[in-house]
Amino acid sequence: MGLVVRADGKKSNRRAVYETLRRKVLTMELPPGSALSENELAAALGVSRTPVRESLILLSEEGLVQVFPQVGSFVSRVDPQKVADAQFLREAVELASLEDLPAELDPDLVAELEDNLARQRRPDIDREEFFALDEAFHHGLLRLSGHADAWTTVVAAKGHLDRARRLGLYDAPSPVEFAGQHVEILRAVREGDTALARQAMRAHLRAVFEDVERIRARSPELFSSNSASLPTRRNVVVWE
Amino acid sequence: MGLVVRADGKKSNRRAVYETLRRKVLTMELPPGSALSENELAAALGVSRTPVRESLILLSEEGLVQVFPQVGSFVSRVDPQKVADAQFLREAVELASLEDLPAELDPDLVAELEDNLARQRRPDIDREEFFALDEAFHHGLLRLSGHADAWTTVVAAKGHLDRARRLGLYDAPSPVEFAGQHVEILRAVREGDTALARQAMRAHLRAVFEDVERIRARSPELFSSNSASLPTRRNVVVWE
DNA sequence: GGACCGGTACTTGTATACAAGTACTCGTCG
DNA sequence: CGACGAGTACTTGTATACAAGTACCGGTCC
Repeated sequence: MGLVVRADGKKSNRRAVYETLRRKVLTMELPPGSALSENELAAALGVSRTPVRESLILLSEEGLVQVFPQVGSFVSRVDPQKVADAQFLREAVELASLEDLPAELDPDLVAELEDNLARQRRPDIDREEFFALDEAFHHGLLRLSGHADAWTTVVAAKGHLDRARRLGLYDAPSPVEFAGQHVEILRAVREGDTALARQAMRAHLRAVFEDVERIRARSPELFSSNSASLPTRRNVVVWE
Repeated sequence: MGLVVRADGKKSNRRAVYETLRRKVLTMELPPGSALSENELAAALGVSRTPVRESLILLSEEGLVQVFPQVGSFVSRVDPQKVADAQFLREAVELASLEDLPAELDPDLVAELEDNLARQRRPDIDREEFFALDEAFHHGLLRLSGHADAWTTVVAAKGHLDRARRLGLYDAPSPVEFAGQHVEILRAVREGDTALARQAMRAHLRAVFEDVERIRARSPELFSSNSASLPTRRNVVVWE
């Protein structure tokens, strides 16, 4: 009987390609509208079409990529409707989790969150680093209430939101404001004040969302218009 | 400029295979633990491995299928943890949506929901039909508050919950009880009593969840135990 | 100059071939 | 009879070949 758990250290090729592409899309290294040729990507990444294609299918399920049969695959524009959906879902999940906080918080997790916040407030914080810490903070709050796995769903749904947020951070009032909100949330959580925690969390998430609207007014070309917006093949890469 | 929207009537081969497999898993036609050979499925469905394989990848992302490299693919057992996660997510989303109901409800949608409930209460209701109506009812409530698209995420996450629910319905106190709860929810929604609607919805979803626990006590073999539970290849199909 | 029209080069969708690895089977040995 | 071990038949992962279809490009005709 082979009960080999097989926590393979080596990821499959597909996994590696998927993670690479997803990262490049979320960081805007592959901006909205970019053409993604399976052949080109395969050649560039040194693999065959198969893992590339399977990764694109997964990304299209997440809504980060659009695949048009016999035409091409493209990085999705930021769809305001999907951004709003992600915002709603995230708010619903994170607020609900605050109501399931245990009476006794896990001290290790609390310490980890405090440490996280301390690093967020460093004056010379790098924006990418702040983004990673922000992710870890919200994930940690979910773990605190025993709903760590719900984070996976939130992450999958909020790809569009992340891209917009990442843009917003670049000219935001600076991450300091958000870090302050994080501190406020954690304080309420530690004091067991669920109502206050919910209020602070809601205000925080809404502030993030308003950031998105602001950036949309400034860079409308990254957002999808009303139409289906079928991009032309290699004409005008829309960027750079 | 080709603005062809292309709402292709003919689905791709992969889409068809995916939908077929997902339906068979959710209806227990392919019970938990079943071996899913890419070659066998391809031959049975009259296609090549490619669309089958791509479908299995998508199903594994949903958690409905487990793929073990070089070993085999199997229908996932119902994981109580994932069932609980889906329950939490569903509750969070559906309760949150109740708070976003507009002052003036869409009369067409309300009529549709009332009609749905009327059919749910038919005495000779078939269980499969009730299940479909139940899905449509909850989806309709989300549409009422403008969060129709969140349903997609809920659906994707609650596959495990659905399988357990489908089992539960077979010896439930009868769908009549659930139908009554639906009536109660809709009445509160129509009266604009958000608090009451939330309370009724929560009670309803919790009742569904308890159903799952009950069925688990009766058919533990369909649920995953603590271990990784690597199923043997074709020994003991575990069913039939 | 402008519209049409066919060739061509690209795209994704599907089928197939090969590679790497696992588990069962059955003979062999002690 | 039991344990071991090589062979074999299967699995998924990857690479490649072919099919069907779209868009661009350039010549031609009006």
